[in-house]
Amino acid sequence: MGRWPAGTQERLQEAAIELFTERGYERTTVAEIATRAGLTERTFYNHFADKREVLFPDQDRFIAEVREAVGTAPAEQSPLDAITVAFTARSSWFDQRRDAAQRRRHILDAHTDLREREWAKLAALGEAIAGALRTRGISEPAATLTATVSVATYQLASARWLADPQHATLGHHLHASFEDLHRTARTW
Amino acid sequence: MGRWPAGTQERLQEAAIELFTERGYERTTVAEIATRAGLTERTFYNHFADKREVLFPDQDRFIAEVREAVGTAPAEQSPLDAITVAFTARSSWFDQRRDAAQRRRHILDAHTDLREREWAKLAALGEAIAGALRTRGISEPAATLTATVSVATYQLASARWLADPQHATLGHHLHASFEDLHRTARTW
DNA sequence: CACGGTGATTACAGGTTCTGAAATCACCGT
DNA sequence: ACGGTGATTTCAGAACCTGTAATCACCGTG
Repeated sequence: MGRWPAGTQERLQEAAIELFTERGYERTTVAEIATRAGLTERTFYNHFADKREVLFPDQDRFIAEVREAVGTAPAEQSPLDAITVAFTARSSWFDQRRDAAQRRRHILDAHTDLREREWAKLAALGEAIAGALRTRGISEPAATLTATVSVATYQLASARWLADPQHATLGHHLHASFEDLHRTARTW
Repeated sequence: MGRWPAGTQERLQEAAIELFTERGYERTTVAEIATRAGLTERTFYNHFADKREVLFPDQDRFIAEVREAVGTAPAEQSPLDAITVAFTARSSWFDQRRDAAQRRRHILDAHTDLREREWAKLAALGEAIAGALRTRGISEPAATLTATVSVATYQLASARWLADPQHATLGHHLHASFEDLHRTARTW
């Protein structure tokens, strides 16, 4: 037990999501978020690099995990299979947070600023995967192309997962989307 | 002849590139850019939505042209070929501005903010191409996947073009990169 | 030629984001 | 008891960006 209540970052994140949902992203100031979390504006910036970052709390860890998983996948696995497995292995984490993901997506979709940040995170994910593929002996440009198309497929699966009225698992949609990729790539 | 000297946007762009090169992007204020162009800060914002946008002057036009070209390509052309042609047809415009592109790239590479904006523009390009493909009867998810992989290939070609000590044309690198894409896709 | 409309630019005020530096102060180990 | 630790706070300020109203040379029209 420290001097202050625990879970500062989480409280800031929850306060931010609440306020963004109530008033919208632009009509919410960082000071308001901090106050609702019982903190000051400056403390917000001690925990998040900028206002947008509060909506991308676990992205960097996710990217690092995927990089690790792809880099250490069995040698006999094809690059695309290794990536598919890496994503699928982390899909239940998302399944357990579907509602939060929905709310987050609605906020993101409404603001170009935020989608810009999302694209930056996805680009970082692609770069991480490309690096992992290179350690597996895949050379350029195959590494980058494979990584980029994998991220696009991941996005596709994610969109289908959130849009699915049947609430099928992300793993299911990942499988279906990578199948679609294989099918589509044959036409190229 | 209007009341004011012509080419306001161009002057702002040139002033911005100069100052970013001299002092760096972060150490240059919008007010300084405007002053060097003989204008005020407020006028800068009448021409550009924000500070970053001054480095992406022709992107929106380029995206619109590519969308148009892909949408009206001969029906017998494959999607990927139509896109390749659309890019190649605009490559000489870039060849004539290689030096400016080099300087711009150096500035972009040094700042995450700016690469974020670049990714946003590339995402918009991908979305435009996907839309054009859908008007050609390509259905999802093939349209989005094809568009995304095309943009990735375009980026690859662009990077090779700027890095090439031989100064081969962008068209040459586009051809080579799309060849690489075909080769790589066969392994998926 | 007078005159009012046009439209790019400017002046001004102000909110918000983000940063640096120094101070606070309950907790913790010694 | 006591000093170190480190998350938080306070404070000051630069820079970004926006809304609003004013300016005023140019231009077409009567």
